[in-house]
Parts: sequence; C-alpha cells; structure tokens
Amino acid sequence: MQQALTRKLESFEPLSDQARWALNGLVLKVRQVEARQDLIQEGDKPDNVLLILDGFACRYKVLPDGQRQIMALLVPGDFCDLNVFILDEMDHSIGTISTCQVVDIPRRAIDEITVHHPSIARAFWWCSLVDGAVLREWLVNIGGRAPVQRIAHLLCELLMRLEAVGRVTDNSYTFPLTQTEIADTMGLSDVHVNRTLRELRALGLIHLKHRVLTILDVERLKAFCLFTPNYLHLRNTRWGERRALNWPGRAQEG
Amino acid sequence: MQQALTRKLESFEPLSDQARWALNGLVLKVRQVEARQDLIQEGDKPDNVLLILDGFACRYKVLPDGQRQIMALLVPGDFCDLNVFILDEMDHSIGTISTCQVVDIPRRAIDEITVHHPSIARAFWWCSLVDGAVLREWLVNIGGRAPVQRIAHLLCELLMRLEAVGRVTDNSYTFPLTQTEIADTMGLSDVHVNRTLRELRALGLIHLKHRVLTILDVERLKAFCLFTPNYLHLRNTRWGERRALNWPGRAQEG
DNA sequence: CGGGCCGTTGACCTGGATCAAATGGAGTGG
DNA sequence: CCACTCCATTTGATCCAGGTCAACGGCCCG
Repeated sequence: MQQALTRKLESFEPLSDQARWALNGLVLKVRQVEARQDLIQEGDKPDNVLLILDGFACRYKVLPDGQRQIMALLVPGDFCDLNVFILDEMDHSIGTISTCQVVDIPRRAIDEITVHHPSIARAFWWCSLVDGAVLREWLVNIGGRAPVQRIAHLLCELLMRLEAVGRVTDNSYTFPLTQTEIADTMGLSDVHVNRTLRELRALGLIHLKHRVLTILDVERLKAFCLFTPNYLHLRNTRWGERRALNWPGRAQEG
Repeated sequence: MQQALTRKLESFEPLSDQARWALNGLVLKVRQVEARQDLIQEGDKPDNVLLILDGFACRYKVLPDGQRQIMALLVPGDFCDLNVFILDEMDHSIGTISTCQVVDIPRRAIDEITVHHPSIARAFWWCSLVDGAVLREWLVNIGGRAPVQRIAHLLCELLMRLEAVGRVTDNSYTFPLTQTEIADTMGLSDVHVNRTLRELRALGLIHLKHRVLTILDVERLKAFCLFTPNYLHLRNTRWGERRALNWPGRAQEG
C-alpha cells in the first residue's frame, strides 16, 4: 500500500523501474501513530523528512487566543517539506487527524536519491510546487468563496488528490475530519459547517456518514463550486485532461 | 538599488564576495513595467524567472464570478517561483501593483549559478521555503483573525520584509495598494477596509497617506495583532532575534 | 473645466458567529 | 444487557460584524 508516493509521482511523469525501486528503498521504519498526535511541533528542528503512507494529517497553527487554523491536509503520498533542514525551526506544527502510518526518511537518504535519480529530484520539486499551488488555492477558497462552495471545493480537491494515490472507489473515500476540524480548516464555526454539510446533502451532492464521504454527482459538485483542477498539475491521470474548464473571463487590464 | 536580493539572501546567511558578484550577474536586462500590468498570466508557460527589483507586484486569481483574490505580495528582492519550469503552465497570474523594475532571468542562468555556488542554491531554497511559510501565515490571517488585526498583521509583515531589503526608514515605507486591493488581499470589502484603516489610525497605530505608510508605534502594533515573526525565518537582521514572542500555550494533545 | 479613480461616509440588511441544549453513537464497566 | 460517560452531530434562537448599496468629495490629469 506504500506505493501511494510512487503512484502520485507518476501522475507527474513516468518513472523508470530503477527509480521506482529506489523510492521503495526510502520506506524503512514505518511508524503507526494514533489519531490526534503531533508529529512535529512548532519550534522543533526536525532532522527527518516525514512521509505519510496512510491516514490523514494536517499542518496547523494555534493562535494565542486559542483559535486553531489548519493550513494543509496531508494525505497518503504527501511529504512534509523536503527541505525543512534549511530552516532554523518549524514555524507550525504537524499532527495526525486519523491513525496514520508514517515513515521517517533521513535527510541523507533524500540527498542521495535525488543525486542518483534526476527524475526523482524533478518529481520532488514538482511535489513542493504543487503543495504551494494547493496552498494558494486554499487562500482563494477561504478568501473568496461562500461557505457552501468552499466546503464543496475542498471535497472536490480531496477527491482528485486521493484518486491520484488510489484511495477512491466509486467516488467515495474515507474522510476522517470531524466537523470541528473542517471548521478549523475553512475558517468557519462548527455549527455552520454542520448546516453547510446538510445543505450539500439536501442538494443531493454528497453523502457523508461514519467518516466515509461519497460524492453522488461529481460533475454537478464540481460545477457547483466552479472547481478548476489546473492547480493540481496532474498529467497522467484520467482527471488530468488539459482543458480550460469553466474559464470564461480573463484578468482585466488596468 | 538592486542589492535588494543580495541583502535579503544575507538575512538568511552571509554570502562570499564571489557569490555576491555572481548574483549581480543575474541582473542583466532590467525592464520597467507600468502599474497594473500582468507580468505572467494564468495558462502561460514561462521560460524566465522573474525577479522584482523595485515596486510591488502580486500573485492573483480571478474567480469565474469576477471575485479577485490576491494571494501574495511580491516586493523588491522577491522571485516568482524559481522552478516554474517544472510545471506545465501557470495556475495563477502575476501582475504589478505599482510601477516595477523587473529582471527576466533565463532558466539556464539560475541552473548555472546554483551549480557553481552551493550557498546560493541553499539561499534560493530558503526563499521558496519562506514564501511557503508566508503563504501559510496568510491563510491563518484570513481564516482566523478579525479584520483589524488581519490588516495590522499585513502591515507588520511588510515592515519586516521591506526592512530586510532596506526599503524602510523611520518605520515608514511606500505602500502602493489601493484600499480595493487591500480588500482583495484580505478577503474583505473595500468599504470595510476603509473603516478598518480609520480604526487603526484612530488607535494611533498607523499613519497612511499618499501611499506612504508610517507605523507610529511598532511594538504596540505588533502586540495588537499578536505578530510573531518566526515564520519569516530571518536570522541576521536586527529583527531576527530568536525568541518566543507571545507564545503562551502549546498545541493540545489528543 | 470635466471625467475618472479613489477614498470616505451613511443606512440597511443578511450571513454566519455565538450560545445553549438536545440527540445519538461508541465505548466501558457493573 | 443496561447505565453511564464522552464526543460528535444536530437544531433552535439570538445578535452583530461585515457586506451591500448609494452618494459624495477630493485629487489628478487631460
């Protein structure tokens, strides 16, 4: 099941057998971590790269007033910062949401594999660029979209990201966030998340029960929140068709 | 004046004379660009790296409904993505806010300088990691902070970033954004931005007129929005003292 | 002098936060 | 098997921060 990473990287570009084999070599000591545990805390100086093999984790910060903001969701195949070493210390924490399987990859192993396999180096770069793109889209999401489309957008994004690592069947995937966690992610109150989910259910767009989310009508959900997948920069998946979906107007000139 | 980049990189770690000289070599054909022009548009496939020498630019997206979201401000010394080449196409646009001086650095020049100067390669890495950190902080800002502190936080951040490239004198810097642009940045309405600025003025925290911002009481403004500069990862500036400012509680354990 | 852009202000109204309480399910222990 | 606890979800009621609409004023520039 740890081919999540390989599979994800191959949605960027195909890898040679050697490269795939080298990637498997990164996965040595797999750790099982309970839900709601910190993997790294703000202020730490990590000396390993973390790779999520299974489960959901998140980057988050807690403001002095207790307000917690989740800034990213990490799903199977996701790294937390391939180059953290360069920074003095973590400026945010990373914690598990569900039970996770995690690998600690020593810095040196990353260095070696990227030296020996330029294709992997490129693919790793791609990962961090995509992470940035996702982050920007989240900013757009929170800053610009109404709560219903905001949540719908998150669900669409996760559908595609999880699809890319083979965690989706019949438009349905495990979605372990509590409503409060969704609230902390989307900058909403938990009460309002509840009502918004109800609305999405009433619209016949989703079904969410017992931590399993089913998207009842993918195309309608995407249209509903004007989801444009370009920012995920997928190439080789069946989702990655290069087309301008829902892209009427261009930026106005000054 | 183009030592903005050098100066910024040296707030990460000192550079040798050779490295500094090589950096200057990157700056060849400087372009002057009017305010409100696109430097790169969504969908483009850029073949140069852009470096801002002077002026303000921004990353933005325009949603199908016309809503515009600014996702980052680029100030002197800022790059737009050192590795865009890896991606198929831009997923957002970059446009100038004020008149800007911009350099187009060919991909090859970047490759060469990083090969010959590992310290610069590290420093470039640091840049992109900091960009990511800033982006995350913006997410926290929009998702978690009330409008007044949100704007105050932006002003604090800019103070420090501009300070790092020598664009601040007497706690005062050029701030070319219109109120509408601030609104598009902060996920607020322009009317409310206006009132919020008035509030900050009334509190005696800032003075903003004719595109020049003066922070009347830096410490009070920082305290006001609970500004924590750790995410900027500055080391060698007088702001970069390594201390846990305003950091009472730790993340709770599950 | 006139037009356009930007900032400012007032009036109104609504979306979403907040508070509070009830329901339901999963686990635990008697 | 039932009682009890702990949490997440659900729902109702209330309130206000901030969006929306509209008008005006100032400034720059042609």
